[in-house]
Amino acid sequence: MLELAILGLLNGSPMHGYELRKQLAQVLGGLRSISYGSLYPALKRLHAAGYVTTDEPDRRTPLPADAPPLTGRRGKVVYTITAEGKERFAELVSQAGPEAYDDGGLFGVRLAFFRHTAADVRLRILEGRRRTVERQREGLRASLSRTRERLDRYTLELQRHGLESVDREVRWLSELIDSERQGADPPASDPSAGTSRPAAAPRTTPGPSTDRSRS
Amino acid sequence: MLELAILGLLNGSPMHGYELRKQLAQVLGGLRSISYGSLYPALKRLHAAGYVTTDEPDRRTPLPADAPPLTGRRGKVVYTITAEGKERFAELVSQAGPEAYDDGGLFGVRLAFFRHTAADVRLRILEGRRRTVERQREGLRASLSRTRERLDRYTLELQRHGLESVDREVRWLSELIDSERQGADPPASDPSAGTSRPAAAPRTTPGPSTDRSRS
DNA sequence: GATCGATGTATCGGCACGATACATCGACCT
DNA sequence: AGGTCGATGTATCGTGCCGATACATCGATC
Repeated sequence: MLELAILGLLNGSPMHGYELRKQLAQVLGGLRSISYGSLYPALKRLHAAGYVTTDEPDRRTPLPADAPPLTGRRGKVVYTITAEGKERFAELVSQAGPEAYDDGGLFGVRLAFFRHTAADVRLRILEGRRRTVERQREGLRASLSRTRERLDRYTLELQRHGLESVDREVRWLSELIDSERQGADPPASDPSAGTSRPAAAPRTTPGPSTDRSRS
Repeated sequence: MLELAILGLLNGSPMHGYELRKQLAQVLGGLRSISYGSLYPALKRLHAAGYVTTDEPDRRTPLPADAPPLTGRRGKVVYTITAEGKERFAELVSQAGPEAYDDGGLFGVRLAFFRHTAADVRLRILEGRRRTVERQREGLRASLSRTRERLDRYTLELQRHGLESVDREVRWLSELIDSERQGADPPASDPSAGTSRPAAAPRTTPGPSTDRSRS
């Protein structure tokens, strides 16, 4: 999930981790902040996969048993997306499978980068998300009416509040879908989001299986 | 977090894991289901800590290299809470620290077992939760008005919806707090929720600070 | 000139998750 | 009689995220 978010942000401009973390918090809706314990491993994976590069050419001073306080410089590390990374991002952003909307967290990230997603894919994702949440709602409704008498007030309140939340989410999604169906000009929206056309690669001949990256 | 939920359920009656999982899904609000990958390790920890016991007296047939398909019986395992477990549960359920409301998941579980929690502790937890969510709301508000112009429609919608959600949660909590402050007899409510004195009074003996509770 | 808070990179242990394997049982179909 | 299918049931594995923490630099304030 972070993979998409990080690539999306770096696709905008290079950054170091600290900045990335702040922007990430914005993207994820403001409340769910990302921790360094997720961010740096994720960057490491992306780097290993060849999707990002760093400056600071491996200035990793090992010395684990020699100089006690480790006075080796630890400069800023700027992460930059590669061509493969941009490719990967475009690929991720154009997928509409269940994983795109079954997980709420991932869905939020997808929504945050909707301007890079084709209009028909946007619609499919929104509708898929609505279906998922509707199913949750029905399950919740059933459970609530089934156990209405047997549970204490607090559990009931919790479920009632949860039900109202999913209900609100369904309505919210419906509004988004409606305004998506009307032209509803999503403001500006860069043209890199070609509609369902495989786009025949505007540039960067995809190079099907060039796994040359593996060292 | 699971620790409390499991102890709480087993405090009701012994169960095996499968049943536990189903009940857990109810307790957690209906939408967040718990997976076996969390449940069984959690039960293992609780067993190691002496909070639960199992029947099936270590019928663990090792044979990892002998009989290929492992035909050893794998019977049902019933988990039962111990005296120490009940003690632990009572302790967990009477704490009102920040960890009780800063994490939304844990708060939900706490709420689900509120009938085992003393009235004054209930109030403290609800108010703490409200403070936490209010802070989130303010942060979100600030971020929204700060970036209103610079972000695309989807991100904005996401943040707006998030803001409305936390706003609704604040109002919901306020209602709970109000009805808690009025007598608002939480239905029946078993007497095991004595502040530290077992069942001093039928209702609302606020029992001033007297921090007798610490062991 | 020292401390303090923001900025900044990075790891560690722990917990929860999804996927999966293994196993039994009743029901319904053939 | 056999078959398979779905619910029940216990359990592990690899992965990913998190909180806490360590280490490090820099600017401002005192």
